[in-house]
Amino acid sequence: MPNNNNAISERLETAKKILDRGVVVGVLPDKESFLQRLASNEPMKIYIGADPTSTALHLSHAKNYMLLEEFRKLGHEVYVLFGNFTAKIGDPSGRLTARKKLNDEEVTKNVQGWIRQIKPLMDFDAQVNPPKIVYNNDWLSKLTMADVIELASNVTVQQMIERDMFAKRINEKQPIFLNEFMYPLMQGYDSVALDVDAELCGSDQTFNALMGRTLLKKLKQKDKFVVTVNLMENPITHELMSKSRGTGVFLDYDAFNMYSAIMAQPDEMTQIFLINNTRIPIERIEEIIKAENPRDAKMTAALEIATVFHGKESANLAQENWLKQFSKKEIPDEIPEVKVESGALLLEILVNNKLVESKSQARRLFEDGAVRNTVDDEKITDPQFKVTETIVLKVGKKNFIKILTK
RNA sequence: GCGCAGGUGGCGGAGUGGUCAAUCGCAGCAGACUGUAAAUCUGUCGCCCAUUGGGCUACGGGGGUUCAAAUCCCUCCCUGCGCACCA
Repeated sequence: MPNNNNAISERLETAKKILDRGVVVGVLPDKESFLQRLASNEPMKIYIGADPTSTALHLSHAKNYMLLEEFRKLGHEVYVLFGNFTAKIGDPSGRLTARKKLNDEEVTKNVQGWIRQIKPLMDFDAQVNPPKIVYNNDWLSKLTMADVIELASNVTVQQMIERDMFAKRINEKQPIFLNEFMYPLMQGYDSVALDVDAELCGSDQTFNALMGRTLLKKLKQKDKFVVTVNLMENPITHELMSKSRGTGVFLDYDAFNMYSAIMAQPDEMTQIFLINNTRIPIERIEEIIKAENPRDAKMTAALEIATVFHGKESANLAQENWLKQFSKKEIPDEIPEVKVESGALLLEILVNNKLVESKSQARRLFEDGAVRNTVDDEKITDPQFKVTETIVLKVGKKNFIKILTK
């Protein structure tokens, strides 16, 4: 087997590139032995878990699945775990107040949406070694009280309150509910149930992942690797993407909205996007950041990412439209149309077509000069404005509507 | 179980009988600026009707006092802290 050595060193090179790209920020217990395993021909079971607590995933989630796919392509067995059980308990990570509990229906709906959203990132239809989707409700819901107590006997309260978030809450005299205390244990048990070799997780999940490592060691005498990835936080404000705060780039956007959302991100995020959400070689990324002006670099990232999710054609079109609409301030090609009776109140049309949430808000937009008739390029500030002829309106930064009269 | 402190808008946090739809900060939205953003400046930021202006709902839930309550009283629920309990 003269080629064997070559093949191995090639795999080692690939594995190294993956781990050094900047997506991975830490490997426990140590990076070198993980690298060796990653490069070896012996497949590992690697998984990533996430609780489907919201409807939309964003780019920071996306990069996790992209990384998992790379591991899969190296021949490892990868699992995408949906925490449909743990979602109902509520992970205390990263929050000072207890998370509200979800019901089964909400969780199921979220899972379905998530699967759709990550489909473009992993080859679920692969003939050989496709990624597997698993649900932790399948094992966690079957545990008895006795099982849970037994599980709990592996950890002390002192170990538990060492956790950053718990310590903080105690300090700030915020409540910690017992169910939240149980959370790391439940999540840790996922590792045991799946009998994995490695877990991929965001760096905010390190404690939970290490809990799994502890349990796996005690119950199955197995040494699990914990691979932590960055959270794509803003390097200046340290903000994370968040649905509830309406900041971020979400995977359920269409090509144009995704492209625009990326362009709307602060410049300092561009490099982070390129590293995490594209597979442009790292040396090339450095060139792009250095050589191109910030807008163009961001456009490169936006185009590349939109392509991943929506294909080359749609992404290109999205870029064209973005240039027209935001750079040249032109009217986009395709805008929603509505037909109304001549003389209808514009204010009501806007509310009825969900361009604004309420009439009060619509009035505010009129006052702010945010409603513009693109035909004569005049602002419409009269809330009593009646539509008597066909007009094309721009409402706010990105909403357009064509109103036809009967 | 007892005692003390507290529960206000998406979040933080003022307000302790009328002038409170509720100071202020963050986030959001809009305008200006720009190479898209960011930063900055300005405005806005419960809902409904309206030209100024008016109405409705809201300060953990329920009840009461009062011409008038987020603010006072009663009661229930929830949280934190302390004490007691530790069989």
